[in-house]
Amino acid sequence: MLEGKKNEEEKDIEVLKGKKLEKSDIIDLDGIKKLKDEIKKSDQVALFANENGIVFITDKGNRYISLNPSALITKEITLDALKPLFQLDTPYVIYGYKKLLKAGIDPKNIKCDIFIGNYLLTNHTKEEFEDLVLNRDGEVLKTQTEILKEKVIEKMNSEDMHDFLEIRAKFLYRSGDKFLEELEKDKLTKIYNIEMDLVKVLYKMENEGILIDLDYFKAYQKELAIKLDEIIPQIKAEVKKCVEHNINMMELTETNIKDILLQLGKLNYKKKSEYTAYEQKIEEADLDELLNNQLIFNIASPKQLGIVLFQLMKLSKVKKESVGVEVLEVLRDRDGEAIAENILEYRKLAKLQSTYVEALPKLVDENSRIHTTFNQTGTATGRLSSSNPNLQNIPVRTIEGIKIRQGFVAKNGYKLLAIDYSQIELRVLAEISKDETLILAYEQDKDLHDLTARKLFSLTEDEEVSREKRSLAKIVNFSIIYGKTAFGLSSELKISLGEAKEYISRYFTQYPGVKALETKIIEEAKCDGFVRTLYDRKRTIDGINSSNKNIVKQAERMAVNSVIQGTAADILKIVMVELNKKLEGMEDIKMNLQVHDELIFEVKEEKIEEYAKLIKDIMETTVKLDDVKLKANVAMGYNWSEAK
DNA sequence: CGGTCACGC
DNA sequence: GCGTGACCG
Repeated sequence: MLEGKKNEEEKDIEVLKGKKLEKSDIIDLDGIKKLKDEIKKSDQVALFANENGIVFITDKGNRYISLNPSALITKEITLDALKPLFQLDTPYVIYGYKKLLKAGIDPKNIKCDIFIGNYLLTNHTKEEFEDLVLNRDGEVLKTQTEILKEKVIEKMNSEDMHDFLEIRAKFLYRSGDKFLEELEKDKLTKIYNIEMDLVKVLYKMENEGILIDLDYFKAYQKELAIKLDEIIPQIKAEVKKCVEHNINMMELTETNIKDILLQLGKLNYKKKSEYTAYEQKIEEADLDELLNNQLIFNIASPKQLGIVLFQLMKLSKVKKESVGVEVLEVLRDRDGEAIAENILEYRKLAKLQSTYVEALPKLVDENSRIHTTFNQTGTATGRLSSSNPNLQNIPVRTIEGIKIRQGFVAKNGYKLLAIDYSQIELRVLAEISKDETLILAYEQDKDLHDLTARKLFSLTEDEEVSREKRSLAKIVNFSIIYGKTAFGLSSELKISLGEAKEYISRYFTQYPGVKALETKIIEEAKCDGFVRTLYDRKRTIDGINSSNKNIVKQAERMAVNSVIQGTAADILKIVMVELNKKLEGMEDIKMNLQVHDELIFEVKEEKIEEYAKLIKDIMETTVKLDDVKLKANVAMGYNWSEAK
């Protein structure tokens, strides 16, 4: 067996020594020494790596190291043996620093990360490396899957992999300086440096992960399953009751019902044989059988649900056969349909069940910790996004949802510390609009939703603001940040378009600076085709000069929203980098999560008050705005729901 | 694989 | 406004 393996290795080395790879035959420690020397003597080195191999391009030539265990990395050549290559002062041009860190590669001197640089220059969020090269140099690169498709049976060999990596490294080698120049010319160097500092912070957070209580999730899963099991028969019973009523009222016949059930069957049964059997069953069934046993439909299917509600039950349609929340709420509130409430409840529980309670426990490591991935180039505005799992959309509003947060816990002897910014986007709005009323309100530490309510309803200082008025004002405040239309506001508040327009125009009269800012941002976007945040992050705004009025309106909202949302995102990134510096090396505190305006830490219990104070202070003072103070709220507890 | 729905900020 | 993900067809 040993013999066989050795032969295999030798064979691979032979391949690497072949003509094509002459310059790339790093196969032993000596070769690494040689490469180290070449790097030292070079002005720059381009590095492109994936799980299969690494290509280095220096001024002296190209070098390939296979990471395929069966090929080249032997007892002699491990990733550790390569470490000295990354401790040199020679500047590295790379693509995706965080991925390299995950692979254990951490070049001391990074000249340019094209992954980050390209994101800042283009705002492209879904662009693959191949597209980037095509857009830049017009060069067409085959993706790995494309290559694998061509090589039907034989997998990609070392030679293919070498070519694959080398062509990419070559692009990096020739592009590093160009990217740096372009970033500089586009005033993006500052934000680029922030992003680059952030990479390591994100890597550490991902690596640290967050602990979940598996037993708790198991128990909650059972609880949800029981609740779902109770709701489904209820929904079915309501359908049955209604259908019986419709029959009595001569609005439905047995034939009608059969037709509708067959329609559902078509959606339920994909296999022809199954459907034919079902068809047969329906034809033969009597009314009793139909109502008791054949009333089968998928509540989770909007299409099927629409058929059941509007054809079988003959509920009055709200918006065609649509069954979204708004529609169900109307059916519940206007028509008093009990089934609507049950469907809403079903949806909520099913969502929690599938998206969180079932999914999260599957993703734990051996320490019951979950490691999300923070995508740094995933949004057009500069925010982070989180995936696998997305920990930025863990429920918080409903009682049932909060139970998910209870499952996120701190390890023994530790507590979770959550600090969030108070209305950071509205404060950003105040800062960049210089609206005097807004600035004054924050100077006096007023409740802004309360203030907006007073403005919208012309209340005096000593009049109480009702809960309803405050919550309406809150929605109006948000709709301003989002650049929402009067139409959107009217449907959210369930008021007339005229009323919504009235609120918006009142808002702008009361906060004239905000109106002026919106006008200014839109003008800039129209003129330049892009907008910038306070820290000069760019967002290109497509469609702002379109001939389609709706597209223009949408682009205008994007423009306004990007400046505010993007500036808030910048602030969080700056603060995270600063926090990382201050907390470096401290073993009793770790930053775990960022949820847009909130940071979550795991802190040793006895030190939590001390750290809370420190972090709150850093969050409030690291970024100094000219006219508005930033405010952060501290919360702590043994689980994430207490830390709120 | 695009549309709908629902969760977050 | 900005995301991710489950589910359907």
